[in-house]
Amino acid sequence: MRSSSVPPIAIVKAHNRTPLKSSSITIPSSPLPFHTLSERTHIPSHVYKHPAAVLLELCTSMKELHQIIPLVIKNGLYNEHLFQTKLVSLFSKYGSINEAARVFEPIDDKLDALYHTMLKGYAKNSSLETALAFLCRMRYDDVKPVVYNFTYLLKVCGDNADLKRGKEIHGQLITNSFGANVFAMTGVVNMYAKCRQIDDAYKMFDRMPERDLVSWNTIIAGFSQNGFAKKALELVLRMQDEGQRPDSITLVTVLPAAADVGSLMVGKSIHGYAIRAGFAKLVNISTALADMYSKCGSVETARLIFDGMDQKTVVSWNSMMDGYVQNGEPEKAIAVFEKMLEEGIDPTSVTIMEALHACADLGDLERGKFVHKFVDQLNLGSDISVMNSLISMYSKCKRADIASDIFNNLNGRTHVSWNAMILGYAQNGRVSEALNCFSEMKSLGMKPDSFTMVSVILALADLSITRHAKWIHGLVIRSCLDKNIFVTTALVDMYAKCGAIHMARKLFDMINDRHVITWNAMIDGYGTHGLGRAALDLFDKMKKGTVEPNDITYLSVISACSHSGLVDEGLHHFKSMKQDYGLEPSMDHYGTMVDLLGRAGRIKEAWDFIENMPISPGITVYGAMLGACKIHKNVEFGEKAANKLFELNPDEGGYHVLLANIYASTSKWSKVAEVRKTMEKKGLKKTPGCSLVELRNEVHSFYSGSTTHPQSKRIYAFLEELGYEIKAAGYVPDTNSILDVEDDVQEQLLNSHSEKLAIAFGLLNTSPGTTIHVRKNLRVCGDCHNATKYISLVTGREIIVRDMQRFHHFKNGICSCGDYW
DNA sequence: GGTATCCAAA
Repeated sequence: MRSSSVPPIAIVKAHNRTPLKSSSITIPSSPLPFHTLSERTHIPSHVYKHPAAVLLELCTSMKELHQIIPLVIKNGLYNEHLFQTKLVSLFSKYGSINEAARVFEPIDDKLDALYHTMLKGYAKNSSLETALAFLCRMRYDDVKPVVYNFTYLLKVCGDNADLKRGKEIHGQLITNSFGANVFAMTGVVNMYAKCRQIDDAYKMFDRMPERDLVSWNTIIAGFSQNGFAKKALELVLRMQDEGQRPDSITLVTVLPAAADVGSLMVGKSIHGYAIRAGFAKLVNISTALADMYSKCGSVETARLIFDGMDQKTVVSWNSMMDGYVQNGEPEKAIAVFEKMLEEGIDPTSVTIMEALHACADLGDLERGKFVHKFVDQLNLGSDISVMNSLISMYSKCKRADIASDIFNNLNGRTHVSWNAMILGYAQNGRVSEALNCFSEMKSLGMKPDSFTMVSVILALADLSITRHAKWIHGLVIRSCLDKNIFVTTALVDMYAKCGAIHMARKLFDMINDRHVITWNAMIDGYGTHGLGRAALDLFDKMKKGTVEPNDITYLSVISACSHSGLVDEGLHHFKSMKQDYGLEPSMDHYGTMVDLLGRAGRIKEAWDFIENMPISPGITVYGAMLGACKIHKNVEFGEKAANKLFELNPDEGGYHVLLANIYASTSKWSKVAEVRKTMEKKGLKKTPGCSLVELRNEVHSFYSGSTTHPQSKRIYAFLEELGYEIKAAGYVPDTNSILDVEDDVQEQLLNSHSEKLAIAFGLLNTSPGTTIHVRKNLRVCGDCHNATKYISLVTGREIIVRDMQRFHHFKNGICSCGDYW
């Protein structure tokens, strides 16, 4: 909005509408309406001043109404038109349209007003169809419709998004020559807008012979709510050119549009106008302003406005919570929630959804459960949106089991419910459940949308099977979702994770307007495949284009450098992220930097880097350090890193195991024994190694040393046989990390590692020439890595192993990682 | 008896 187009403070004087109050308090009404009515219809004063009339005016419930009616009858007032109309109106108001009809029908000489009241009752309580039928009957009974018969019928159509009936009423309205009435036509415009027919809405607006402020507000709201924010903003300028001054409702309507385009400049000019026009202190305006600032990324300004508000509604609180959630500060959102409860504000469904969202982002299960209690307390169990939020909160807090319980007991599931559940399974590695949920959804005739596809693709990316990847890709195309940037980005990521990095790039090149996440996915794909140079080339290309890299881009770039040993490049880009793009490195960035230096053997440098960090180093940082010390057999820094990790995460046994391995690799056996004793004393266990391999739509999982698989005997026999073959080819078992036992036992233990079992199973059950895909939950062990190289050589098979860090493509005795991992 | 602010899944 051009600020010049907003006249200065004169607006207030020219403005003859009083600003809207946030909420009006209903004071028990006096018999005034009866009085005014009596003047028009000549009702004698003994009727409208009768105590029964006063009681009906004060009546607030069905129960009271039933107590008053005998009084009406006893006093012989039942046949008075005034009482008949009032009774019809009250019965409709309290939801009993049948009783209203029972009063209405027997009356002989029905006034027009009685028909209008009855029609309103049908519109409010019955179907639109019944109301329309009654409208027909009115014509039959020779009752002339008035304009408000149409306005509230149109409102009902809009609220129910019933376009069919809306059009019918539009037609009737024209027949009754209300086509030029500003009230009626505003109602028509609103109806089309609410039925998401914004083009028709605008056409009607455009044809109106006369437009008042409300008509302008209606069409602006229409564009704003249908996602045409720019158009809404344009119309605010145009209305001023045509002599209409935006009022507080215009501003409340258009502020979300400003938020949508995300332009602080536009938002600030509206803010300026609001101040000049004297609207800025209104509670709904300041709420909408704060919301706009949050959505434009300036949550601090939003908070300033929020704190400066004389009064707040629950919407103000909800909006502030949302601001923090959307700006990645969930703990502050929770703080607002707690403050709100302290101040005795009653939370609404939106409050609870925001709180759940914040808990989900924090991964805080305990707090999530605490918020869940409010759902029952506030009786929100039938609010589908709230239930969907619960599903995604539990999923993000790694409790897909609770999420699926809620989902399974949920009535009236929407697309969002299904999508949330599929995503929940996908995020928790429950691939087959995600796929089952997906096919169940389809079998119920629900069409997958872009959210569904992204969720399914994420699940399949986890599975990493090219055949599945191609299947979903085909489905995406057939569902016409192949132009959606989130879907195509997910496909790029999935192909990369399946090891089909060339296919990923082909798809990437075909995308016209790439989003920053698209670039990130491709760069990360190259990185995890050890194609550091390709990742850097693509990053250069990105920087030359219009899409700006973000913090995630840099994480992928540095990690790509780390996987390929490009230390200097990594150091350079780390510096550049803050210098050139003003991006503050996060803990993950520091962790990746330590990994980069440490993996390359620059252990001392990595430690110095940690000591010079501006923030307190976390688990990821020391974890990377310990991993590097394991690779380079560095006891001194390994111990330092491990001790920090024992403090930071005392429940994780894996760090003790890593430290023990470092001791073992330098033959410090007494130290190894010490660590083992500590672990026993603390009851710590190592996360068991687990490898997965898919065969004919079934995922087979193997734990180290397990003998529970039906083919177990065959697998171990095959591994023994394979052992001779690869030894003949030059393989030497690396028994460094297996302790305290005889050589042949050591070899046996090595042979029972989960990845070897999975590979053997794959070889036994697939035809020659096919590629075997294995996924492992931990990092591949050194001996398995070496053995797999030889296995790929002697069997002539390509084996792709994806561990928790990256991909290893084994082919002809060589691994794609170049043994740098 | 016509217009309005906060919200569920990537």
